[in-house]
Amino acid sequence: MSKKDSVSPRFDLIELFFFAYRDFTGDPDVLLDELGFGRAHHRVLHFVHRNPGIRVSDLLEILKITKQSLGRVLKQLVDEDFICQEPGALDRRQRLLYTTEKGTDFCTRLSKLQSQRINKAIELMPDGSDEIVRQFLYLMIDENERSEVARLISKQTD
Amino acid sequence: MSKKDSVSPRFDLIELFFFAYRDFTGDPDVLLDELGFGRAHHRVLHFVHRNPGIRVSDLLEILKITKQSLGRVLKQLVDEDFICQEPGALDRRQRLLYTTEKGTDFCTRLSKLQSQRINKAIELMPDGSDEIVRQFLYLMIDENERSEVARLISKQTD
DNA sequence: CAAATAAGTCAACATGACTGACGTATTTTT
DNA sequence: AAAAATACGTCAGTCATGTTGACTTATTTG
Repeated sequence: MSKKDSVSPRFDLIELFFFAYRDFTGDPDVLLDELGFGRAHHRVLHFVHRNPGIRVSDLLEILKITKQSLGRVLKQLVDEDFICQEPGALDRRQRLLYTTEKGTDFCTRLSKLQSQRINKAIELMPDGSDEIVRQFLYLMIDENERSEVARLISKQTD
Repeated sequence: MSKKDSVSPRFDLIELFFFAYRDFTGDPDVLLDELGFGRAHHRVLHFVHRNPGIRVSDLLEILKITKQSLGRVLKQLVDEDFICQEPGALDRRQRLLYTTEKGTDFCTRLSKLQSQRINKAIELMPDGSDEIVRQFLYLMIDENERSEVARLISKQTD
């Protein structure tokens, strides 16, 4: 009982997670670079694409960054016509965010790269693996945020 | 055949991966903050801990950062006695890196947090899930780097 | 002895986070 | 109708972590 603060160390999964995530995000980086964008732009573009008409404050909530951090990249995305803003119909203080056609196309190219990597991995694995993987990633999320994330990802696949 | 550049979009896994990785790295951040360290310090400490006596150039290769980036955080870790350097016995140009007791202890605390999160997830899943997850993460790594990563992670678990 | 290698260091810069304060338009509450 | 709250934007300054390129020092190798 005295020495039983032991936790099986999971060095293998810790390190695999690190390398996997690095390469997973590395794919889009190449395309983003060409436009002078970074990962911050990717995240904003992605979540606006997936949540058309999202409010700025909800986007901040999802990304868990500050208004200032978002402001910079959002401004660039708007200036370069990847994202457009429209005043809310009900509440005109809001600037609802949408991807433009240019933004949608670019976002699709990025998602395709990442989906390809995922699909190639899943194809090499036993049937039903994708459900296991989905479950694992879901359980790795903070318990009190899971339902919120579940709500977010259960969107039409376009 | 003309429209067959279609790739099943994996928005669910893309987003789950994003949120899972964020929370996975969020655990250590709290402890790191208390010491004025960041994720860069964590990575260096981790890989030195897991590869005692590693050469600086090999560490650069693993982390894929520049000498200058490494230099800054490594200097802090050495100054604050988390890592020590010893000249190589065969080649005295080398400064082989080891964690001190202080460094080892701290690193263990961090790994424990991450292992706990992983274990809690795996426990809720069907038997054999950890092998599926391991396989998935492995296949998400760039093909030409997999063997190198495999070599890295196949270390004694202490 | 010359060349290559391992490591450290300097200066300068970019990105993307942060804080805190303040402005403006609009809606809600009193 | 005035006051308070809200949604959003913006300014100024800071920090962490990454980059490049050039240069030094110690040591090993050809």
